[in-house]
Amino acid sequence: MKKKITLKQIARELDVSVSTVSKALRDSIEISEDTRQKIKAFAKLYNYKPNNIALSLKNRKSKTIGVIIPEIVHHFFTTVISGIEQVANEKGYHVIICMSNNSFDKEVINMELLANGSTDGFILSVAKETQQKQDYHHLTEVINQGMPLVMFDRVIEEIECDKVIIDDLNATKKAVQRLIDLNCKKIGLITTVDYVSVGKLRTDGYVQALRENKISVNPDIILKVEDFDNSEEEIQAFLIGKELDGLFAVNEHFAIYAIKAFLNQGLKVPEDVSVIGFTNGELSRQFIPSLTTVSQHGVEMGAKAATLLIKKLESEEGVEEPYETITIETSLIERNSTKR
Amino acid sequence: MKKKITLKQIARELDVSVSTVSKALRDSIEISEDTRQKIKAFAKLYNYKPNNIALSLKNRKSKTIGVIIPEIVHHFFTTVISGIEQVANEKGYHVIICMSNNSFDKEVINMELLANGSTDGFILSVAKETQQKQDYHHLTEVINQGMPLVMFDRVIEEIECDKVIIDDLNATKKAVQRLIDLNCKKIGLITTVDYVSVGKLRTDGYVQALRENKISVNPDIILKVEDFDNSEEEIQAFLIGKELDGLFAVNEHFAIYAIKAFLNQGLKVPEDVSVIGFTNGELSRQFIPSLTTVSQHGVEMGAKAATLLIKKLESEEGVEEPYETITIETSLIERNSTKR
DNA sequence: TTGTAAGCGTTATCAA
DNA sequence: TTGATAACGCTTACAA
Repeated sequence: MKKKITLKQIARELDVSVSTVSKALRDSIEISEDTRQKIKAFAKLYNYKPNNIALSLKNRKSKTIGVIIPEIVHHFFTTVISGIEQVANEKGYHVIICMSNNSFDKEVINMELLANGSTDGFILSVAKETQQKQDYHHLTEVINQGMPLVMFDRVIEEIECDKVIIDDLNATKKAVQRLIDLNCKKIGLITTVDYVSVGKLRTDGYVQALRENKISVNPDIILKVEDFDNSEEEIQAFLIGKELDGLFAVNEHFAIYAIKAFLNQGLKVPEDVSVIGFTNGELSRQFIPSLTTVSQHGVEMGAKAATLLIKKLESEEGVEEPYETITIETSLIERNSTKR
Repeated sequence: MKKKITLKQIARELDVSVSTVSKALRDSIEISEDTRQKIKAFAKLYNYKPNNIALSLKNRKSKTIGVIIPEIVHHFFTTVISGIEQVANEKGYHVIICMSNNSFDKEVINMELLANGSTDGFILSVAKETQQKQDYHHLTEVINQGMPLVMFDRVIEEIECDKVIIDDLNATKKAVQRLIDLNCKKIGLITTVDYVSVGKLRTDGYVQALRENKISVNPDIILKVEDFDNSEEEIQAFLIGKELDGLFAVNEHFAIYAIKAFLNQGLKVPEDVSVIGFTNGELSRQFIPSLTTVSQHGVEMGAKAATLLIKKLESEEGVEEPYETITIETSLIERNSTKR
């Protein structure tokens, strides 16, 4: 078991100074061809790799991006991460991922941990609990310290930073409009409680779509799910006797639960009732009937977020660039839960 | 924008030495109550947090576990990560996750990156490509440098390190036995190519189960999928005219694709053909019919892997503890793709 | 062409 | 009770 070798050890072995070794390995012209060769050969032999920690400390940057997401067990987030990774790796950055598990405390802890030198900037989608508590001190703190922060998907209006979002409101509006065009008369909504920013926006989109078509909004056919864990039963119970012919759900799980409930009631999807969901995950693709859904283009979102962050990281010190909010286009993927 | 404050700055402001500040903040009894109070108040005011990078360099450890997984877009891995996080956080470790995307090169790069100081040890499930190439130099190197490595799920026999696996062979055997007990006479298998270690083991389990029941193994009803991306079509084509009354698939996707193919052929599941899959993911739960499947208990696996790693990390220097291989119990979750 | 020394932020040892 | 110094591994300005 041979421990990692350091510059110092190489220097000692070859009887030169540490700086000579350092320079030689970085191909400095200061060093003679001879010594350079010798040192490089030796370093190669012993498989020398510079210590990242030391480099980070010296350069005061880690070339690392910290990503904090509410839950990894969610297809959308995994696609975003892919996008982040692609861009980051291309630009020589390293990505580390932490989960908040939708807990405020864990979000704070993770941020503080990473903020203390491990990371040059953050890409973050806030925890549900944080949106509920509306306590953003950890975010402002990080920003104040000069660490760039890019928020995506679940963003916080009041915080000034770069943001990558989708146009939740209009995406929903378009989806609901599609249901209306399909001749649905009684369109239900399954959404989340209002403090979840995207849930709220999607609810608004639903309402607007109806209004624009002079359809009155009936609160009886709107369900705001509080607790994801019991949502299946809740949705099942909610849908009894509602006689809907259309339904929009703010994520794919709610949509699938709804379809199941309809099927249980002996209804046919899409013949009797058309269903559109949100998030183009595995479930949407594989379920029978496959789910018509709003695709959020997670990879693109991640890529954009990483691009924004790296731009900030590499901008001249002091040159204050304005914050951007980028909206990613969504698309409606039509499958078999809606009529053609 | 106030940058992070350092010990040095506090020292300068309060006109004491850096070491006094350091000691005061760590509640050293060497420092008088008075100065200690003063320093602590000041530090609090300026929200001092020690720089992790500096600490890592000084202590030559990062209190960080590096996790490298083939693909995050896979429910099983996300559950493993949850397990790792739970144990790690409990013991004061930080988890950073990197993806190899099943690429050998990326696995190597990520490991080298993390190995250079960022991480004290690794938890890893090897990339498919690595298993294929059988090039393990990056793994042995890390081990030789004295960094503990725990492999899980897709492990490599030849590498000596702690391992956490499930008993793929017997889990499969039990599942296939269940099909046999259900009176299935012609049981097909959809598996991966043999270089994927778990695929091979599951294939072996299938073969053994048949043999033990004196059923001859018919290669015509065994499909070894090479390319995940086209697997749906491949499976569909394969299943034509096979007249199976039972099927075992080595993951939930293959199982679902198979069910779809059967349904397309006008067959009923489970009435005409019973299907059992592997991995208890969202798809298994939600699909209609819901899938009878082997649950791998990912959380438990992750927890165990983290426990093993931390044990190694915290064992006395030089005390060579033997490597362990821990087998996690699987369970067969019976749902609606098999008869009751 | 090579080496010395300072510094990144921290802690530990020893001296004052 | 406090402070100076060295060290972790590396880079770089400056000196030799």
